[in-house]
Amino acid sequence: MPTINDVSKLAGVSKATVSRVINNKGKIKESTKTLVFEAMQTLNYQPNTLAQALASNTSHSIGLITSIFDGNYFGVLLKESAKLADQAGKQLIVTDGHHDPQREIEAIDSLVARRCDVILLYSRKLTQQDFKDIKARTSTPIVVMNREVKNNIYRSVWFDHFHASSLAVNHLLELGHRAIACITASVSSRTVKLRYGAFQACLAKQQIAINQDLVVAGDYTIAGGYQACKKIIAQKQPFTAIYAFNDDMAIGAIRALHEIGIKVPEQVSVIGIDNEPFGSFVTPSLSSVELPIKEITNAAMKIALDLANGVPVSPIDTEFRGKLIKRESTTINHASLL
Amino acid sequence: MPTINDVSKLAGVSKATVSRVINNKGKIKESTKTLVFEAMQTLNYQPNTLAQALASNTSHSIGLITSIFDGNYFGVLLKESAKLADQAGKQLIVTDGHHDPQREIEAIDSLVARRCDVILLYSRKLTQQDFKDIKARTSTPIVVMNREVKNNIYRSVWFDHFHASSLAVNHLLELGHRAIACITASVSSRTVKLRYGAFQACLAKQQIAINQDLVVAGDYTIAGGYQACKKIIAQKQPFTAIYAFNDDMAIGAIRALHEIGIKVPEQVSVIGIDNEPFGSFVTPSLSSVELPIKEITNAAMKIALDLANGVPVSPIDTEFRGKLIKRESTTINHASLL
DNA sequence: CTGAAAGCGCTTACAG
DNA sequence: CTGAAAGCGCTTACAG
Repeated sequence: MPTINDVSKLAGVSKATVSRVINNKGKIKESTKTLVFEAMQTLNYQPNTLAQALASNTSHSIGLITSIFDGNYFGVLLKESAKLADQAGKQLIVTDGHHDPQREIEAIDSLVARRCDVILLYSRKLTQQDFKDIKARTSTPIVVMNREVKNNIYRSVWFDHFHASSLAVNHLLELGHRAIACITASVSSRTVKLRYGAFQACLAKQQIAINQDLVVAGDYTIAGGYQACKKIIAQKQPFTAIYAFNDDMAIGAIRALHEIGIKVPEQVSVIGIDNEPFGSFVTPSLSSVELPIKEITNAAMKIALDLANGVPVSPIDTEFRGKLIKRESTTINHASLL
Repeated sequence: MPTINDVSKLAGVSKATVSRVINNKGKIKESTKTLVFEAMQTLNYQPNTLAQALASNTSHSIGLITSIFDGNYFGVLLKESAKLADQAGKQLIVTDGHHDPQREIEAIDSLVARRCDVILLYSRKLTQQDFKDIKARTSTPIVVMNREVKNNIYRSVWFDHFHASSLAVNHLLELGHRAIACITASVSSRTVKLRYGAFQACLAKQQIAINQDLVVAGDYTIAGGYQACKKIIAQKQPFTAIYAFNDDMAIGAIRALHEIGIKVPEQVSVIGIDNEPFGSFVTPSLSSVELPIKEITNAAMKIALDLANGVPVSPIDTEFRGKLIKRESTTINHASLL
């Protein structure tokens, strides 16, 4: 690979000058500019980004840490991130957080070691103390997604999962459902706790006792929802609605119900969360709660880019709220009308 | 951020020694090793990856270029890539190819400039001549996915899209369908050409003329399939089956049929490609062609890692074949039995 | 087992 | 407008 020295020799100028035309810095005579461009051309010269980064102390890269690689949710997250990074002339370095606090921290360290301008951390496992420790250890700016970071240690954007969950549960309650099965998630995360907390709170408000036999954990996949629903059915206890923690599991549950001849929504209403694109096209179409994942990604990237560019960002964190999407899979509880 | 110099001072050794303990190279007295580790510990030292890369001429990074960020297909591709890269101790740098040959080339250049050890190129747009030009310009090893690269310029892995498409079409033909609508894709790519070519060839073999009114382009999304199917319906021409170029569009088509009261599969059979996870859980479950995307990603990454590590790789390229998955959405053509 | 020195390919004051 | 020189933070022969 040709280096800046090769170019400077061929063009008959110093490498300082070559550097200046590459970066379009300072005043340079048009004629020497042309000389340099021609030399770069004939040599097929490409500046070594690593050397540039080392010398200038900006790597023009954005680190993204996530543990989610499945489904539409992640697709949108990555697509938007890639688009915005690209527009800003930054490379996106993607790293897996492995659903593990220790691995999330390692991921941060490796991105810091690579001198990313800024890190986007989609965190599931870190505690407030972890954030504090990280802050003490590194000066790399970090934007946290999906988690609220207290005390203004890092800027953060997140969903109000309690609210989103309440939307789903209250929708079922308003339709007259009382015996509500719940497909939760086996992973322990703040998101899961908040969603289940909302389930408890909403039922408690209506003075409905939760039937633990009807609460089964899934793994966020369609197959997991299918299995979970089979377990619920096996309990042989009456229920008129299922609330699944995401659309994938809801779809799996509907299939399980279908297979034993239970009609959705006539006999059992089903609602999920995420508003996956397939939701409005399956039959019955799926009621859900839409989370503005595109918006939250954009917000996070905007902050990240500002931080990378040294633009002052307000210390105000942002909470995003979901929206109830009513479709065919939920309907009034006929049993209660009897 | 502390540097190797800070560590060497604190530990009272030369930075050469510090470098050796970081990289675990050569023999070092246990006691000085301890000294260095302690110094690194107290300083919270993290070696600067960029400087390491520059000095050692290996960046421990893998560049991934793709234009697909949607759906399960990409999720699996990225999940597997991230996993394998991580296991190999490499960072994954993801770049968007923008469905544009010029942008794909720019993406390669930027990854080369970043001195990636190897580049995984999921290409849609480059020609054989492009591959040749790139090869002449850069020595960075490249593994091409989704495209066959001729003359052994680069190692490549790809799907036999003609075969996959034939599986779907022949399945419909064997079920007795003759009036087959086709939802193709509006983007022009080799994949699309091959799939449509197979559609033509299979029908021609049975001496069935293609009804162009029943061939409509979609955009690979569920909504696109829905729209495309509506256009087909609007033609008011008889058809007993729909072949969609992917499952998303097939699902959209089924919904469109459902809305006007056409029963799948009793009146119209529908088949897609991709075998998306939801396929076996929607009702009716969706017949499809499974493409071994996980396997192809693994194969590509394995080659890439070998190239990155200087392990000799055989020049044999690999073609992967899909598999027909029969489910509820396709059935025998009742019309033809009359 | 360890250190001094050169080098990786750039950028950036400092001079002129 | 341009160049010589120092420096970014590492690695790696070469000596000892």
